[in-house]
Amino acid sequence: MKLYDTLNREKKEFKPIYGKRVNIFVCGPTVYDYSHIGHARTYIFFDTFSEYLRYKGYEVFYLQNITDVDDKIIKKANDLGVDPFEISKKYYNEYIQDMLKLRVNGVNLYAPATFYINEIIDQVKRLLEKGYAYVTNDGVYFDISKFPEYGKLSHQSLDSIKAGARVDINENKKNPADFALWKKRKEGEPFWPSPWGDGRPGWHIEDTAITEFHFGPQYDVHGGGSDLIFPHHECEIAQMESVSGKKPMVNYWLHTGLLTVRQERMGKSMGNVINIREILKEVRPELLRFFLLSSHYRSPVDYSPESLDLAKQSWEKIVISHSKLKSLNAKESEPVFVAEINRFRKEFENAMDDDMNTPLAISVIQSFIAFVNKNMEKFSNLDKESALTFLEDIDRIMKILPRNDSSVEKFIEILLDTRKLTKEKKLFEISDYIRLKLRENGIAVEDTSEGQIWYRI
RNA sequence: GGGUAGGUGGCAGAGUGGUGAUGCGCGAGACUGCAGAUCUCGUUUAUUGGGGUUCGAUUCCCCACCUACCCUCCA
Repeated sequence: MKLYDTLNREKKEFKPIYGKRVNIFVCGPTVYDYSHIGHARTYIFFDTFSEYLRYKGYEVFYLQNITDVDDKIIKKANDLGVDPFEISKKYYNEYIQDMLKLRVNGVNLYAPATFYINEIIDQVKRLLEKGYAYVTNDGVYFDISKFPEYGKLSHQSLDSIKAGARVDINENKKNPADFALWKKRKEGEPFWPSPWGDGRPGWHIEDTAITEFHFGPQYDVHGGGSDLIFPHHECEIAQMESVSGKKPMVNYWLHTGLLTVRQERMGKSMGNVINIREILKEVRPELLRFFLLSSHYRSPVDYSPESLDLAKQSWEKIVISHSKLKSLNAKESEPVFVAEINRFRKEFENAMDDDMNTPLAISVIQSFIAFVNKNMEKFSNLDKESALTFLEDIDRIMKILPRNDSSVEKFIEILLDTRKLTKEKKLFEISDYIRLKLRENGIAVEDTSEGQIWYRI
């Protein structure tokens, strides 16, 4: 398997540090508002990535931080006149709810920054001892002049970073590009005691403290949105590689392209933020996943209701075929298609192995679906089993097939039996009514030579 | 201004130094109580523009134009 590493700007053969064990860290959200479809894009990708590695037999530990103390949270809390922790707690919860609805469950551990204050203080202490940081009136800062490689991830020279730096209002800093490791307490802000007085962590330090605690100074994969490359990930490298003296901090930096809405950046100031919970009122999570995985993770995705609608046609085809396959009465005979099915599986794996080329993988799935539709009636029970297993393996990785809720399945079956009876008596008005009503509730019914089939859309 | 990733048919979206997937859409037919699905056949001179390298480039190089993101926690 090959993965594109942002640091080296090339696809590299994937080799974990510890055999089959893979340590993945992904930057989580700052929990000060509902999560939007841009978050969905990134986290659905990394969910799929971790599940694919598991499918390939790796033992994955996927760790994700939650920034639960931050300027934006504090500002919102102050505006509303509530405790900042009320804000972070609420939106942390909402975030988890959204992720569960999106079937993002590949994450092994969510790590809120405030659970790691001791580790953060300890790391800052070591940076100071080693001379990579200095204390000022308002906090502790990392001294980037001590880390000449600063800029290597975003491929910018230190000079160009300095030249591009905006006017710095903080005259305490030695260099405008120095960044805060610890911020001293201000009125109305949450704080923890530290050797430098009461205060709170800087933004970048939580990630390296958390990863050092769980993974040590070096690990396999670090992911996040490409907007985090600079300065966030750059600062993480400076902190971790300085404190440990070991390079590289991670072997594979993976960054997702950002999502745009009608070719425009999605943002509060644009007024075009689409929350995950809003969009899930309109579409099934599995369709959203299919749509987002139809673009390569490093490319930007452009969202519009129209493009989602187009994706729906392709997506339904897969759902329908899966449903037909499940209800197929296959013959007890020698399997004849197993080799061909395995060829599709191999092609799917090849696509995924090539830097998680999910759009190509999806095209393989589509070809496979055409193959199934064409040959299904000739399937033996072993052919059927083999095809179903393949689709279900895909679904474990991508989670693009709607899940059935067994509690209502029984009632759907009863309605379909009723419909069958009315059809036999040619009471088509009634049978069509049942079909229509089910459809209105997201259950599509079709009459096939095998009888009725149904699926969720 | 600096950095990064891109610009492929009506749409989405791969790949490749030697006339370019896959799917949607569209047209016709088969099937069908209807619907839907599926199958068969068909469908567009598609690779931003201009140079260069090459026997040959969509693929490599240069320039231009265009798009998105980042340039310090203020987006």
